[in-house]
Amino acid sequence: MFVQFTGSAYSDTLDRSGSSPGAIAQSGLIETLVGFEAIGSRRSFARNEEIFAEGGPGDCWYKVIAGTVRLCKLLADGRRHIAEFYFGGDCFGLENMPERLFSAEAVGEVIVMRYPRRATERLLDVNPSLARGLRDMTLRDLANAQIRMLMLGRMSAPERVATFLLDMFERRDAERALDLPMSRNDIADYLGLTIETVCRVMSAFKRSGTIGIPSPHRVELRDRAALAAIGEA
Amino acid sequence: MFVQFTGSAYSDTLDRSGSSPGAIAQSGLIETLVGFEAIGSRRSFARNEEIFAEGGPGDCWYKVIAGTVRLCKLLADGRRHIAEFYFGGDCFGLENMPERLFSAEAVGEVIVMRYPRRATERLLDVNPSLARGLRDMTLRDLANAQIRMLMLGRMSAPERVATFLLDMFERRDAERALDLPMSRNDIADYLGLTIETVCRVMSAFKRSGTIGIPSPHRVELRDRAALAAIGEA
DNA sequence: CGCCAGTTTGACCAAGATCAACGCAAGTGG
DNA sequence: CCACTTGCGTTGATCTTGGTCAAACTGGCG
Repeated sequence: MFVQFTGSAYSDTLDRSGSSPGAIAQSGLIETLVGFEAIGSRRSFARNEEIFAEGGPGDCWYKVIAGTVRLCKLLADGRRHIAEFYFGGDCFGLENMPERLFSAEAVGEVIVMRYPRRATERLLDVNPSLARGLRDMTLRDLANAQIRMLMLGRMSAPERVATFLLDMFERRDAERALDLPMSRNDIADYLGLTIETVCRVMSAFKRSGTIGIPSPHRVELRDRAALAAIGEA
Repeated sequence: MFVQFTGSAYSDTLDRSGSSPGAIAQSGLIETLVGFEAIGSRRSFARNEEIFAEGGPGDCWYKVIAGTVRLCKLLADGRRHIAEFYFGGDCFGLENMPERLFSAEAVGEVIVMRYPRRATERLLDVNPSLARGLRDMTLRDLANAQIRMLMLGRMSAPERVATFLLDMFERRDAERALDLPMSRNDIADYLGLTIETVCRVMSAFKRSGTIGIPSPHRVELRDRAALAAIGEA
């Protein structure tokens, strides 16, 4: 499943025949959000700092300016799940209105814009095209979530990791080499695997020449076709 | 024949106070959609009939009048994933604009209203409160999808089944006894399990007195607290 | 009555989790 | 500058959950 990245130049080293299901929602359409500039305020967060907490009021939403954000939930017994990562340009935090179901945390240093919901509503009521832009973004988020459910429910560990890597290459707009801002633990919690399994699968990919791993947070794409073949299940 | 038929619109007599994570997105807010009545057309489908196909044009959306719909995707090797079930009052098919990522099928006999997207857009541009209603519905869908990802990524088989049953009781607005319109296979593909595992877990619940299963499509809730304890993980 | 589709149960197997070391680079304090 | 710690990442050895394969059961219907 490969994700189409609407937002930028990089159009096509890749076959994006419409059959590719997973559009990443958060990106793209950023232009339409320019109308919000006036009501936002800039904030920055340190590594692992909480941007908003589970159960807190959902009275604003965010756009990532720089850095990486994870949306996650901790279960009582310590199991953790990461619902999504957000990179520069992505919007997050508009998913649940009354009370937050997930918390958002800074993976590394992060800068975001913060938009109050109240003012947003006013803008939307007055400006239907802005409303449409935001709605389309949410719909894409939803489509993406459904693709991820497919992955979590039906794909094997190598399929998940391959899909994840390709998705990251595309979303980060990387051609040959990519750096993964998140830890192996974050990846595991995103893919519904353990950290050991993620390591083992990545080592296996490396051994087979599909990817290179010069350092833990750096991945080189050596054989895209092979990775795609594994990932598309 | 034999297929049960969810009968009429029991809409939302239920308090969906947002805090309950199982609350289904699609329901509720139906009232706000009354503005669409004029542009919709009624359709009915037989058991297992396709309502729309994966890859087809996403030029309309639907509301379930009666029966149950499954939104699903078939992988090349035969694995299947069900993204969501929709019951009376739920809306579906607005998730992806350009091309459908999933197909929708009738679980039993189904009656739906079908709304063309074009006309919908016009209505929304003119009527911000309608737009807001639709958007909130989508946002709730999204929140629900994130909860389901958590389930698929991090919960054990008994936890999934328990969560599923409680969710069904809530969505179908059932107190003590529930009838499950979908097959064990559908449930398995919804929960990311095999049919055998679903059977075994349900049998175990039955043996422990948590639920009763007078017939395969009928479930009685005997010990809600026990089920909730298993399900909340 | 016997077939058929769906369900249930059992025996076995394998993917991935768990448990346990070990490696390694970046601090930190003597 | 060098022990020592600390936080990740990697690898290996087992164990468990849930998948696979196979067979029996059920109710509806020709």
